[in-house]
Amino acid sequence: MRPTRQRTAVVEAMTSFDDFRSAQDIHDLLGRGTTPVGLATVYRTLNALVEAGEVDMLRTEDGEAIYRRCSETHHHHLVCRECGATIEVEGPAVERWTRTIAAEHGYSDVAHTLEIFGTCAACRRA
Amino acid sequence: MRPTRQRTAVVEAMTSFDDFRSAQDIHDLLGRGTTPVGLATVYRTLNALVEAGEVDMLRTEDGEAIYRRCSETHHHHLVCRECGATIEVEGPAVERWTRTIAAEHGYSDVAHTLEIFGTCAACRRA
DNA sequence: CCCATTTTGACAACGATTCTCAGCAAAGCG
DNA sequence: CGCTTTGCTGAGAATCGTTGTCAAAATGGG
Ligand SMILES: [Zn+2]
Ligand SMILES: [Zn+2]
Ligand SMILES: [Zn+2]
Ligand SMILES: [Zn+2]
Repeated sequence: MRPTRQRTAVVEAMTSFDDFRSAQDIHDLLGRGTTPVGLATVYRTLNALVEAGEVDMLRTEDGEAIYRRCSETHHHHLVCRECGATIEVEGPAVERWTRTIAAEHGYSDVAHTLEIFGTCAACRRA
Repeated sequence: MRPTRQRTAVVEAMTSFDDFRSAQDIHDLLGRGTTPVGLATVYRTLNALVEAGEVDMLRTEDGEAIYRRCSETHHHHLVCRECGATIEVEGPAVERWTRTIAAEHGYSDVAHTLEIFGTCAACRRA
């Protein structure tokens, strides 16, 4: 994979915010900067980053994909439903539990999704 | 909400299978029966049922909404990504864990989503 | 440089979902 | 029953996120 101007721009954009954002948002963000990147390229690059484990993708309630640069170890998210503030969380017991459940029922090639939504302290006060 | 022929047909269709299916699938199923229902009405009815808590909706890895009539107690799903075969699972420890994590970080009004995806034994053989 | 290969991006295409709105059906009423 | 009012339906259009197309541009090795 070649280190192109566009890919660098997307990677840097991903480090410039701390919440989950849609591909369109990221495309807009780049458009206002010094290195505009085509929407198709934004999607391609994000998918590659997700594939490489450098970016996390999850889906909103209405099915839209949103992206965030995260640590590379497996984790889940505690997300404020008001402001999007995100905290990465780990749960070794949950990881074990999902594997056990799947194995018990003969399911292979197992993956799981787990997100916790709440209202953060700052938003509750507001 | 009026008990129309179409709504009854959708509700009955939901009791006739045990896996998660897309709105299109359910529309096709109804189309082969004695009471065809328009696709828009299928969507409207399913959304209402989800709202009423009578049907569970979740999203496949590529964002498509799939629906299933489930038990009324809180539970999660072990879903075959090939055929949709679904097993309801409960994890009291996970429920406790999510509450603890959220409380530790000062998040209130907590909800969570958790799904396990895999390939079931039947589909692995095929 | 030169060439083979990869990448880009404007645009078209796609698929799931929602919207539109004229026609239809279900209550309510006398 | 007729009549009215109101909610419901559905074919097709519109929407919207996402992916495919493909000629032009960029890249890197020789
Ligand atoms: Zn993450
Ligand atoms: Zn996990
Ligand atoms: Zn299966
Ligand atoms: Zn739960």
